Amino acid sequence: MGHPPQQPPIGLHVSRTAKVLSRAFGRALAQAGGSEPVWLILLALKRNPDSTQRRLADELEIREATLTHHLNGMERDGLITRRRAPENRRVHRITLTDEGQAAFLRLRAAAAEFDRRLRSGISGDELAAVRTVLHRLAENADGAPDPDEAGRPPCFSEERPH
Amino acid sequence: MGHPPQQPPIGLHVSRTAKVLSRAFGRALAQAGGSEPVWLILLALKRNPDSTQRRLADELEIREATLTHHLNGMERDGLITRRRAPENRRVHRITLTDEGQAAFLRLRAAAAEFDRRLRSGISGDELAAVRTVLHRLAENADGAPDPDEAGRPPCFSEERPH
DNA sequence: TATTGTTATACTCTATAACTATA
DNA sequence: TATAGTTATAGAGTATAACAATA
Repeated sequence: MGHPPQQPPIGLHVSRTAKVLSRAFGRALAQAGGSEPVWLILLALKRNPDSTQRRLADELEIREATLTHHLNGMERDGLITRRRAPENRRVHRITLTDEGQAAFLRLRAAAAEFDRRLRSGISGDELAAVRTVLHRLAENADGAPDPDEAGRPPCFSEERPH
Repeated sequence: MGHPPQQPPIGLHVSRTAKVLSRAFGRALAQAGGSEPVWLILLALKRNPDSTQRRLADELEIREATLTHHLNGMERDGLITRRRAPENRRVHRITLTDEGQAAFLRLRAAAAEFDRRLRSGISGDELAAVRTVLHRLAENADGAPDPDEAGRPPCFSEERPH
């Protein structure tokens, strides 16, 4: 029959595409004076201003120390301030400065523009279908690693994808 | 103003998925004693044993210096040898050692197993559709900084093979 | 002079472990 | 003791610039 379907593995394809997208996105954000992690952190802060750093790190799927590292840079750049919360002085309340707010708006505009460009010529149905498959790929990658190393008893009650 | 309950931008979705896939793939390759760049380099070497490092780097979308960096590690680990080609002593001929060959086989098995797991529950049609969209996303990200039907000189005759 | 590849250096993102400070 | 966060350190991956060797 036709051609040998010898397509690259789907994981490699996603990964390669992501690399291209990530670089282009990084360039777009850099032109707006930011970077991908800074943008993601600003976004998370906006959506959940009273979260703790631990929860933010979980949300961003990075370690607390990694988040601290980025926050240090953002504080040095004058985008945020950190002070201890009065009611629980272990947690640090993070606040956007005026400059941080401006950066958020700039980066949001750059991200929106980038996304508009990205999806040009792609229908909503196609995008929705891709999202579905991406979800399943992520599930397949994460769950069910290997018989060994698993040792995970089948006892989940609240494993909501998405 | 805007209605916030939107889906995340498609670029972010691809990027986030890729992060999950990449980490899982990295773990799978690490269990087989490798890493993603090493696997990709081994694969490229197998497919094109007589290429130059410059072409390999282009193919892998990394810089020559980056490739040298990885090759140094692979040589240190006994996976490859490098010697100058007799007919053009500027180019280095890269050869897999026996150990490199064994590593290739191990990593190939791990990659195949990972991919099998990854695509479980996803139909061939779905995968094909995703590939198509991924291609277009990469094109949109790379080219056409502003696609407002701007100057697209009609000079391509073979834009989309399928 | 052009091409091939390496070295030196540094940056970004991430991680682990040990630590401080609160509770 | 447990929790929130930081510091110190390291490592992987990448990049740029200057360089050496060869043509």
